[in-house]
Amino acid sequence: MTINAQLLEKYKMHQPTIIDIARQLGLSKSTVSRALTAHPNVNEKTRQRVLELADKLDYQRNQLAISLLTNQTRTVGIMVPEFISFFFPKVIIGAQEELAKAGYNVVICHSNESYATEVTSAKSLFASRVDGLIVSHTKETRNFDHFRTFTRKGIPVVFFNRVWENEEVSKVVVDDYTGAYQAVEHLIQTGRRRIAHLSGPDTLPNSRSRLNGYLDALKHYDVPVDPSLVISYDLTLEKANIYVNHLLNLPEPPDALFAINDPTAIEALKVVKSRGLRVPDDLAIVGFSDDPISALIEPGLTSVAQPVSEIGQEAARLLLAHLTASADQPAAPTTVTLPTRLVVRGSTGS
Amino acid sequence: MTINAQLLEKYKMHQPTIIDIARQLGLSKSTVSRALTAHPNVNEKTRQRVLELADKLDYQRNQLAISLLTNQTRTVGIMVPEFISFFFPKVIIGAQEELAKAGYNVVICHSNESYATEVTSAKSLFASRVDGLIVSHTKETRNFDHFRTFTRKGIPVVFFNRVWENEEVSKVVVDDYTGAYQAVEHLIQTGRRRIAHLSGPDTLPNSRSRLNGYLDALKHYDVPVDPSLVISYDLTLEKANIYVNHLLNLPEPPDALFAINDPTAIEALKVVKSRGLRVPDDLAIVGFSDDPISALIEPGLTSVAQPVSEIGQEAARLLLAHLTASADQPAAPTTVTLPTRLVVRGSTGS
DNA sequence: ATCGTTTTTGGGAATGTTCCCAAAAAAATA
DNA sequence: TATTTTTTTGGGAACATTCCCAAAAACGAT
Repeated sequence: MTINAQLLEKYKMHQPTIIDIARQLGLSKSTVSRALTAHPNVNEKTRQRVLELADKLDYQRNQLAISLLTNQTRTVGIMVPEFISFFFPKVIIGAQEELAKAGYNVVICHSNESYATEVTSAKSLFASRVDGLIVSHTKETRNFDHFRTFTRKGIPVVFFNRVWENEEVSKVVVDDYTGAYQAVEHLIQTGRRRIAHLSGPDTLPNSRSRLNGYLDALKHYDVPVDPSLVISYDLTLEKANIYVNHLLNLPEPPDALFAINDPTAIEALKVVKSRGLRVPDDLAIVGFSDDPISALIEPGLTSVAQPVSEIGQEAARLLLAHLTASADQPAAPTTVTLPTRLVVRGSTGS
Repeated sequence: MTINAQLLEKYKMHQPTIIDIARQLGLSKSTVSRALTAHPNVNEKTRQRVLELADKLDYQRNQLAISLLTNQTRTVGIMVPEFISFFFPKVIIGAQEELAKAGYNVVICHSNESYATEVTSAKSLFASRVDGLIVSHTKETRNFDHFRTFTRKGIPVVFFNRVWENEEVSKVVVDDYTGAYQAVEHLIQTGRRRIAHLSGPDTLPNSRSRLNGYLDALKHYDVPVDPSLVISYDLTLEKANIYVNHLLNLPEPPDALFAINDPTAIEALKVVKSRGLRVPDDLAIVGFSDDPISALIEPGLTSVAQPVSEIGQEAARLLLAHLTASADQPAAPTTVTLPTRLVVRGSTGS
């Protein structure tokens, strides 16, 4: 906690400041500041002298001091539960490009699906005074107080993919319901009747929407719903493996599987193969997200594609709308829903 | 540039400070500060009063002010050229876990393989006064002045994967040479003689090391080197596709391919299949990195595995060593070399 | 030369926090 | 009770910057 050692250190490794420049040129810090910030009220000759010395001293402005004074960091935090699969990285890139155009920097936090980490990261981002937040929360998150800390202080928060419901925040989602509906419809139309669904935790809105799409498609085509074919699980591959095996061990096993996401679908594919069964003959499989890997495996995985980069771009745009809104004309909370698209490959028929 | 509007805004959305707390309790900011930082010299009863009010006002400390004063942000920047493939995300997670243990936050920047973006990000990270940097640079980077800005001011920089050579910085690399050697050795031992190599830009040290491993393995087993089989390219999939086709169109096409990385190898596999040829019968293929996808495709891709998380952990440890080193006992620049391991799958034989 | 205008510069406050040193209050001792 | 010791508190400086306002300098016109 004590900073004596650092103070000493600091003295040794002193970074040049505008005061150093001012002193060396016999100017005031105000003038140097003006010269460095392209302010009009400064003599051109003076500016050149300042710029020259700044360059010579390798002066680098201290953003901390500026942020403290102006109360804005021009930094946006992006929080995601993981970034091993292609989805979150691609969303982040989409958002970052949009934010960079507007002159914002991005700090990325990954909670690793841990609620505790998410809370810690949120507190840390708040302490360093990010101007806004883009979030997809963990599957454990039920309490959203750590995000309320932001909204209460007027710091905009935009959710995507996994969104905070019933609240005055903007969101970007995809049409999970229709995506799921079309996936199941496709399975029915290719002759499947016993369609299993590996669903996610029902705390996740998108998981519930996909489940509803699944149920409504069955209902619409008069396919009876067998509760033993609907399994809600924690999205880990270990559990996916166990439940797929469980389904195949049923006295009347399913002839098709609609998985909540592609990793789950791919795990299912591996299980089916390892049991000497064939895809799609013995089990047709559909995933969700259209991970690039889905096109590479054999057979190709039928999957519900979502416009990944656009999700990030939209989230960034919504955030920027809030960021540039003024107190007298605030931006209203908006929900953007992007379309999904079924991509048919070998896993549901030749 | 003008902040009038923001100043007004700020007044409206005033965040509670220790001065607010002090005023309301009739204390000085010093005492409140002590209460909040668990300083011993404060009356227990006073501390409770402060903590209570801080909680009630939803006080959140302003890290900017603290960082400005202490001249340390407890934040580390990590710069990577991309994070769509699994490699960089996994390195980042490894590093982040290690840094979090030591109480450091992480800011992630991805340069998108653009030198200009890398320079901008580096400047921005410097301006916000990160305490250290972990970097894998872009394939375009030849000028390292933007990193010298850090080292010159005594801010530690650790490179990994793509490293800055001949400089006084710490590095984490894998044994690319041996990895490549063993890959090619394996191809020779499984009966291949015309082994092509898709290499990366020779500005990248790891690319050169892999090329040397390839050449030495051929030399050791008296396999003649055919320069027309060695192609250095820019690591884009488009070019990979073109060059693989080019190789297969040769009058004497290769019977094996050692690719600089897994995405290249997978692209090659697609090309071979699309031409109605078979892997490994017509062309054996080896990749580098052991991307998880390599185990999922058909046939499985033989690849040189590297300890990905460990790379991140080691980089973090090296950085922490520099960070905790004092002026009187500085940490010496160190290069850590981690082992590689050949993982044999179907793409080089049954 | 004098006055009015414009351009350029300097001084000081403000941002939120921690640390040092001194002062005040409380507790312990004589 | 008076004195010493310990605990607790307050005041001010420092961090690097920008902005506002006033002062100074330069310029132009009479």
